[in-house]
Amino acid sequence: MNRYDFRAIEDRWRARWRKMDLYLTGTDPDRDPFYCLDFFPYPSGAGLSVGHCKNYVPTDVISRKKRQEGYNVLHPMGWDAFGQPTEEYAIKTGVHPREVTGRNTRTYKRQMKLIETDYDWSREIDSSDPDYYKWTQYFFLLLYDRGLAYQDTSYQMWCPRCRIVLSNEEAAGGLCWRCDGEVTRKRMKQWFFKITDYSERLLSDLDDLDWPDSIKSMQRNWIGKSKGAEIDFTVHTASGEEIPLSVFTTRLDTIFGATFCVVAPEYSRLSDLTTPERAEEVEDYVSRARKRSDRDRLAVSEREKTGVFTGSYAINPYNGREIPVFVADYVLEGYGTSAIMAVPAHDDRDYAFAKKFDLDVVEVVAPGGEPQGVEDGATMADGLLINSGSFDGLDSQTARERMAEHARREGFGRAEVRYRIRDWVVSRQRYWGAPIPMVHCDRCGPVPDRDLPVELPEVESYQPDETGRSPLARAEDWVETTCPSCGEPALRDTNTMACFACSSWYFLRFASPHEKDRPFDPRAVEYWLPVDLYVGGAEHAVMHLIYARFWTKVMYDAGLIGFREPFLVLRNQGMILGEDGQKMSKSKGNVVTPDEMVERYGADALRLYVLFMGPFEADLVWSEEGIAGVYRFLGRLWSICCECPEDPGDDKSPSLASEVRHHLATTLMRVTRDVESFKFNTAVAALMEFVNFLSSRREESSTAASTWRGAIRDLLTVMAPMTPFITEELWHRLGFSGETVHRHPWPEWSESDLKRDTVEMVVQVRGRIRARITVDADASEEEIKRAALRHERIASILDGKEPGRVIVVPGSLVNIIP
RNA sequence: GCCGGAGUGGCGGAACGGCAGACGCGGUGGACUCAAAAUCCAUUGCCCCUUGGGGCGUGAGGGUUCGAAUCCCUCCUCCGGCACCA
Repeated sequence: MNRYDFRAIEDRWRARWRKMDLYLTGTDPDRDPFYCLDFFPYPSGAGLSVGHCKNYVPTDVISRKKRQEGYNVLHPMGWDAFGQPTEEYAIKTGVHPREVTGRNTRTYKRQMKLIETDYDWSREIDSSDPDYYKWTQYFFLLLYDRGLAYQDTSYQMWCPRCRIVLSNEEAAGGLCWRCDGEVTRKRMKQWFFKITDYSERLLSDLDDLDWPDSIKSMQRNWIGKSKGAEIDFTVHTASGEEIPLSVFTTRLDTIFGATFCVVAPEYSRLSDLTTPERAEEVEDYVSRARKRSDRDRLAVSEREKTGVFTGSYAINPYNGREIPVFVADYVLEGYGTSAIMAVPAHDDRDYAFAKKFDLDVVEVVAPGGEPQGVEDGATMADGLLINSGSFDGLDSQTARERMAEHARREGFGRAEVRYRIRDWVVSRQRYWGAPIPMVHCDRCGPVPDRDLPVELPEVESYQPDETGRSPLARAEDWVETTCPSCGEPALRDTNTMACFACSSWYFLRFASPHEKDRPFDPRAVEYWLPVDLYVGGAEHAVMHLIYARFWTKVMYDAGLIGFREPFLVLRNQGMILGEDGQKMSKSKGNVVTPDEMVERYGADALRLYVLFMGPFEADLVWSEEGIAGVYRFLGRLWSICCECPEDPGDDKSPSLASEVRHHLATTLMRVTRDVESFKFNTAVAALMEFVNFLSSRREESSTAASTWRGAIRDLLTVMAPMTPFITEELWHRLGFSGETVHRHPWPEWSESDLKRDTVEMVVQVRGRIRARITVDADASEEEIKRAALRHERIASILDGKEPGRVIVVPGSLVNIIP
């Protein structure tokens, strides 16, 4: 018997499989489709670490198993190739981003092949290829045509370090998603996608998705639906003008307690609200507020309330009371009306502001009818209304409804639903992205350029600048063009699209990646989509995953596709941490690469260890001793298979044969069930247990040779998706039929093999185990009970007394209560 | 603060309300070896009694149940996300 020589085995099969086109997407019309997709990777310069394997190996196992089960499987791979780091590298080294991208994708692909992922490389796509981004631009125009892309000048999230505008999603928490730097505000004209038109659908369609609860809940929070009312206050300015001041509130029941109003520093009519004698102070406050980073404005430690009186008073339409209007940065621009009524008795923030500026606090809601007083802070709970005129005595819920109805009748307000999600700023002041296909003409305004692709020009330097001007602006020959509408000289838009635009439709492209005249073949899309299984990291919860859902809904509305949700099932893999328990990073020097592990233990051991380490979704610490253990297991598998009896004659020992069949059936059942439910770690444990069992009976194998051989064949078949090389090698060494184990059908097992003739049962007295009995598997409860009571230890514990109660759980235990 | 998730041996982790700790790592003892590595065998939750047992054990405390790691309540800790959204 020779040793398990993984290098020779892996080299041999890698080459043979390539010639066999083993992983081509299935096209047999009689088979059902299964679309298994990994998140679109951004090919970074660092290459893959073993952490990436935690994403790619499980989908690889599922797709291989589905193929063995007879599905046509689509498991593609491509590159989300546009993006900043590539461009930064290009700026630093002068190498063209295209070349950097090529280098990085080659590394990724080589490493993916090293671990033998079963991608159909004939469908590889690259989002920075004009044949691809042509269609990204096409969808930009689709959104434009449907009124969902627009330009606006406003204060944008701006990352000074990356010198780029960020979407709200990319700047969550006031930090840039790429560099973790603090975000500031910059007033710029930008392109937006009107994702807010889809708020309600993005929210309600989540219900039917099989996604992790955490991701769904993050999206729900992000969309942030709240029901309330919009109420128009009236402001009398110093010049005697009347201007409206609309506020949004979810607590209309507290409006009789409003003692002041607050507008955001960015409030559009702030100057109209400000009296001349307060103007200087207000302007000063606004400019100071603007200089603070968002992070500062939001930071818990910085939440000391600041603000300035505008000099104006607003009239509360419910009680005619005149209350002062302040400007303060605790009211945010872009949500609701950017103006609030402040009820210090029933809102913490308003309370803090009122205390600081010595403003009135009027209590109007009494939880349980008991006024809580206003000395120790605000009372947020619902209750019965007091000091609220004709609404006194109503409970908060009813009051909100009645008061909204009252406002509607009187014409100064209405019930209103608001969402926190903002429109998606999609333009980027960068070179390495898909150009926005618009032309700006003095006469016609922005005009779509339908002559796609609008290709990236060659430029001297990719360096962005602090002004937010794109490097494309310097490519004058390219910028200066003619208006597609009137033919006069006009200028191209010099922004590119955020990379999340490219990844908002790539899953459609994979269905027909070489389609020339349209983004996809609708028949192919209808066959393959929506995606059956989507796997990637949780960090895209409110970025990619919300944008892709949005684009899908737009395409659905446009009649391009027949489904509303792109990804039916989503799973998030956990991270692999370095052996020091820290996140793997070059700077910490704790990165483990697949290359070194494949070199030392082989691709099969690496794959199997990644599956076995722990639960799929858990963060786990890498351990070289762990992979060594799995490698030893493969050695045991190798030796047990090499000893497999040659001649499949009759079984001489029916009892061993039956035992083997039982263990096999249990193993097949567990592996099948566990892989389906993403419990790869326990599936591997089941395989180990089976090999351990065979190993313990290896001396006798020839007495049940036929069954034994069959068991080895099935074992190799279900292990093949996890460890493709060793199983293939053993398959051929043992002379099993067919060109490759990987096309062998997934084995079935019989229910009768799962059952045993006799079962061991535990006998408890008052819940404590006191004895074990062996009974016929089909024994009646009465028989089991008799056997339990007959046991000498039980009899001695009972000491002749009659048991009070006996609980029998057939096949498991007997519990006796004396 | 709000939302989501998790607390089980020395470690990673298993356990349809029914034998807690599967499987693996690590440890210990042994075999093979001149020796070591590799491999194989045995053992390994803690405590007590020499055997056979007995007791205690799933973050803490209560509850439901014949029976709870699992269900319910209260609390603590940790991880992830959001956080002045009116």
